[in-house]
Amino acid sequence: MLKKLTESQQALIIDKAVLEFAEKGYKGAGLSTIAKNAGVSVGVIYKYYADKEELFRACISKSIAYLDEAISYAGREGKDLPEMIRALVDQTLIACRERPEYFRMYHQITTGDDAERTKELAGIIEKPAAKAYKAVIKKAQEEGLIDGELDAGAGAFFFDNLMMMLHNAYSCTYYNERLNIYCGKRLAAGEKKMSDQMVRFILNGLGYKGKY
Amino acid sequence: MLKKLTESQQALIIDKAVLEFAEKGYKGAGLSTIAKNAGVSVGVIYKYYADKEELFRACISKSIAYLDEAISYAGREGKDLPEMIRALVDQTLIACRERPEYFRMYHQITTGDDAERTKELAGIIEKPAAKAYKAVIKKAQEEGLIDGELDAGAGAFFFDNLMMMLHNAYSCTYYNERLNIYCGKRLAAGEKKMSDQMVRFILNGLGYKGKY
Amino acid sequence: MLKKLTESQQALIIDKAVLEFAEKGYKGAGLSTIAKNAGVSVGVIYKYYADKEELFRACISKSIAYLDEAISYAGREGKDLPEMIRALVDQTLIACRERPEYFRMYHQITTGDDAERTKELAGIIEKPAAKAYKAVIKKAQEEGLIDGELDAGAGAFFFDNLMMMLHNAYSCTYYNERLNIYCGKRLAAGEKKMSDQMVRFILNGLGYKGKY
Amino acid sequence: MLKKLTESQQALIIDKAVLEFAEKGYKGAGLSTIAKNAGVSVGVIYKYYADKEELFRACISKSIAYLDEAISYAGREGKDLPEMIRALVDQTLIACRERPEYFRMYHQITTGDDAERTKELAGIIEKPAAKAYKAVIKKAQEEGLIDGELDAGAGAFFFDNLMMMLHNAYSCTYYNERLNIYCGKRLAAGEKKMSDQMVRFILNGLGYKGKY
DNA sequence: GATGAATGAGCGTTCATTCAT
DNA sequence: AATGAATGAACGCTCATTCAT
Repeated sequence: MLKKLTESQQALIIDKAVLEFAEKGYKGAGLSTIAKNAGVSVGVIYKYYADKEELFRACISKSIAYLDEAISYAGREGKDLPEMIRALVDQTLIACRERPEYFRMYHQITTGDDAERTKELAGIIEKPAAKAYKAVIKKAQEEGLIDGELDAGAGAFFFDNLMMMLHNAYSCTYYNERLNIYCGKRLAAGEKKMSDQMVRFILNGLGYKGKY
Repeated sequence: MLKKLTESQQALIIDKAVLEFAEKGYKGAGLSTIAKNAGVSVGVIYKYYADKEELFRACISKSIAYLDEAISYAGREGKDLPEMIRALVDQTLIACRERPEYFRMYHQITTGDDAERTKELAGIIEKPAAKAYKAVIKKAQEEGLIDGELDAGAGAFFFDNLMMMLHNAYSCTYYNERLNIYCGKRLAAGEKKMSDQMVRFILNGLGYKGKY
Repeated sequence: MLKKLTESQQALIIDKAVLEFAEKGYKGAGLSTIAKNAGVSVGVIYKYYADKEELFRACISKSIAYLDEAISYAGREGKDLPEMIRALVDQTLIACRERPEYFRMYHQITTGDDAERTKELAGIIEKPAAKAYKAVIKKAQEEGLIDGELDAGAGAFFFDNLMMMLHNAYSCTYYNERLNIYCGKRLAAGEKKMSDQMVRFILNGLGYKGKY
Repeated sequence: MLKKLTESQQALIIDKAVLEFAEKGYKGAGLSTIAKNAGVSVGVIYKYYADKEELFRACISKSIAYLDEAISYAGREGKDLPEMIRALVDQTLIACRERPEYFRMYHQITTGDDAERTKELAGIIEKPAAKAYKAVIKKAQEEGLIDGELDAGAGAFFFDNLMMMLHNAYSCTYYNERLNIYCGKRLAAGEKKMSDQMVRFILNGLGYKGKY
């Protein structure tokens, strides 16, 4: 087939690349495997991406864009703190079910074959959420809704730590097994129940004084 | 030199292998680098380990053993809940400073691409702590010290999630950069302050009602 | 654009191909570079030439035609031996300055890895000049103008050898550098001086007894 | 076979590499062909040479060393000018018969895929002979043996040009065919006769006044 | 009849694994 | 029983060639 790649074929390359990188990491992923799975030749990948690195970056961008969008629902409109946290937790669980590979991809980045790239990516990926979460916490502190002695950065950090572990638990093999071990298959599978527990723990952790 | 490898030479192979795997990941690690750093020949590694995979697993075992031991101090003796948590946090930070490579190895496991193996490892690694933490939480709930509506498994899970993210933050490139982004270099470096914040958040999260 | 390639477009393909082959050699030359420089598509080149090899041969033919024409001026009319040699040397230098790529192409032929083809080309290219030069030398010998003991063929050969090395020196990287090494940049750049020296050496070599 | 390569196997790699580079040029030569012809694995070549470039350089060094040695006989002892030239011509012809591939290799260099490398190599290869020949000519001029108006550099250049063309004629397909065309198979094959003619032309060219 | 993106064999290079010593 | 050089499959990448438009 020598027709120009359709949009969907191009998208398929990224999709298959995400799966491959998510499963095997940057070094472990093979360009020829990606090409084969996407049903295209190796060569054509190089028409769209200068090299493996650039394809990897495109996969990251795609993943992050998806993740951002999935979660951005949660921050919208005039929600109070418990509503916002609940929304974030729920959206995360939905996104995990829809596209676990994007979260697995994200987890691969954190394994970081290459220190410089890893740091750079950390900056790109983490800064927006860090800023947003810190602002929310600061505001809540000013309003006297939560523990005033908590460092806003640390609070945001702990909160996001729990969110990361949540999506890991619902997208990565190891973390999912770990979830089962800790919570039993029943609780682990019952996402509603899990999100209740999670929201409760977080609000308590932040020292939230209101009702929810 | 044709004498059998001494115990310490064998241990050195694992030590250097852990460093290499921790730094470069499974794929990136080079057998010849490990051999050179351990001062042995490449060939002899294959006398002790069938292949790279098996050496990697031995490194994981070593890492887990170290981690278990490092943290087991904390659970001992008659400590109350805040003391125990504080001890765990502090031990973790000490171990991270001493041997970040073991924590990095741990993180590598979570990337595993062989699902069965990964699950098996998760069982081996996570069950003891899961059991211990659940027991502690249940007891504390029975004594009315913490939130009774929290599922003990979920509580233990959230607690350990935070612990994992803590040691990741002090041992892995990505997570350390992330820590800096969230908390700024000052708080990130001041481990005492960080452990205070962490203990506070956890106790609040568990709904601890006492003083600490 | 779906109109048949104009003559000038076809000529441009060869022109650009000669430049590319001359600069990068057969293997190093890129069809897509040639196509781009000629302002045509890659595909159309395959309408006119079966493959890279055939395009290369067309470039050789073009180059040889140019060289023949460039140098044929020199042999014309009633010149005496020194005048003819001087004319050949000067024409060669002029042609080198105008179109070094054709001389570089010529040099590429001499590298040919297909022995039969190479011999065939040698026949086509060398015979006319060989015949002409031999005739001139024989005539000069009969007239007693030059060394009678010189084999006419060998004399023509040495003369043409010097001519080939001259145009190599003014068209090919290696030979030009070599010229600089031997003669210094001053003499190498002063083509007039060089042609004087060259004519002198050749006439002496042939045992020319007259004035010039 | 996993024994260390013997000296002769190592030499064979270079030998086969010279043949491959001589036949196909730098770009056209294939590492796997060289390995196969030398009866070794591809990998082992990289134990001895960092990359293709380094192997190529080694081939050049080997070729030049051979050529230098072959020709250095000629310069030795107290020979007068005709003797020295005769010796150079004869040695060249002998070397061409023994090892045409080294001369073919040399010719490949002059084709120069890569301008920078080509210039560098020109310097390395040509400078020694250029210096030596210039010195000989200058001395002969001071002694009044040859044409005083000849630029020493140009004289050395013309002389070496004829030498290069001579070895090309006896080692490269194209030039050999050309030799046949100019001189006929009889003269071309009768090396003795050819060297007589060559010496005669050179001495005449230099304006040598003595007997020979 | 021209286009230019897709193809895929083949390149240089690496490194886990083997085995003669 | 350890050594360390040799092996060769597999990688990322290129580019002459093809063919749907």
